[in-house]
Amino acid sequence: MVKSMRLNIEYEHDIAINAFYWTPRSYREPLHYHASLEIGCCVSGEGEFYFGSKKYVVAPGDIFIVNHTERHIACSAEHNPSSYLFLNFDPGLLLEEDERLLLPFSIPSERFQNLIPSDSALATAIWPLMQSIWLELDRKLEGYQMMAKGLLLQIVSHLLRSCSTDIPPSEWREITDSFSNFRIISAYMQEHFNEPLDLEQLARMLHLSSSRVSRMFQEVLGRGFKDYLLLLRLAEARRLLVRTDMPVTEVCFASGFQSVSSFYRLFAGAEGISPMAYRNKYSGIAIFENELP
DNA sequence: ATTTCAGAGAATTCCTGGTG
DNA sequence: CACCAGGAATTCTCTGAAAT
Repeated sequence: MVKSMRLNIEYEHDIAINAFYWTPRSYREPLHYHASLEIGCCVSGEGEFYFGSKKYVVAPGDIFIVNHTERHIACSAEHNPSSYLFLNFDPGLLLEEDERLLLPFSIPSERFQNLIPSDSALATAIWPLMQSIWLELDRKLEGYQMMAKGLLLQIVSHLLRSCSTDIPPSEWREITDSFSNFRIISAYMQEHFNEPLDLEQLARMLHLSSSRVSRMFQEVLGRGFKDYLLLLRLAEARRLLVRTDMPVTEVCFASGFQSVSSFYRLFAGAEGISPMAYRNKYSGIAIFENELP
C-alpha cells in the first residue's frame, strides 16, 4: 500500500482558484490528493509525474490533468529541476455553469490520459489561458475574478471537446450515461435548494439508496451532498444580504436554511463574519444601479 | 442579532450478499 | 472473482429553545 495523504486546499483569492509556480523536490515525496481539481504545465526542466502506479516523463510544455481521486506527485530530475505553473480550483465553479464540465475529470483512471503532450493542439490552446489566469490573479485589477473564471471555463471546455472526440463514441456514451444520474440530481438541487432537501428524497427520484447517492457525490464531485447543498444556499444568502434589506432571519429561510442557529454557524464558518457584518461590509457596493432594491 | 448546547436526526462509512 | 447496491453501524451535523 502506497502512503498517501489528503490535502486541504485553501484558496487565496475571492474566487476558488489558485495559480502558482512550483518546483517539485528531486526526491520522491509521498503521493497526495485533494478535493480541488488541478491542471499543471511544465515550464522548464525535467522530471517525472506519478499518478498511482502510472508514471509520465515530463518535458517543458507538457500539461497534466489531475482529478480529485487520483493520488499523485511530481518529481524533479536532480541535474535539471523542473518548474510548473499549477492551477487548482474548486469543482463547484464548473458545476455552476454546466455539469458536463466535470466530465473530463470523471473518466475512469485506467483510461484517463493525465498527460497532454506539449506539441498537441490542445496544449497549445490551453497554455496561454493558464498564463492569463496567473496574471489576473496576480494583478487583481477590477473584475479579475470574472476574468479568471471565464478563462478557466475556456480551458475546461477545450478539455471537454477533446475528450468527446478522442474517446470512441461507444465508450464516451458509457461515461456520459453513468454521469447522467448526477446531472439529474444536480439540476434538481439548483432548482430547489431553498426548500428542505435530503438525500433520501433525491435517492427516491433515482430509485437508489441514500448510501449509493452519497457515494455518487464523492465520486463525481469529490465532496459530499451536504457540502454541495451548503454551497448553493450560501451563495443565495450572500446575494440576498447584499442586494436586499430582508431581515437576517428571513434571508436565512429564503436561502433554504432550516434553522437560524445553523445559518449563523455555517455562515460564519464560510465567511468568517456574521451575516449582518457581511451585509454592512458589502452592501454599499452596488454594481448596477438597476439592481438596487 | 448572535451564540450555546444537548438531544434528535441525517449523512457517510463499513460490511455483506447478490450478480455478471 | 471482481464489482456494485442496499442496509446496519457509526459518525457527524442540525435543531430549537434559552441566554446574551
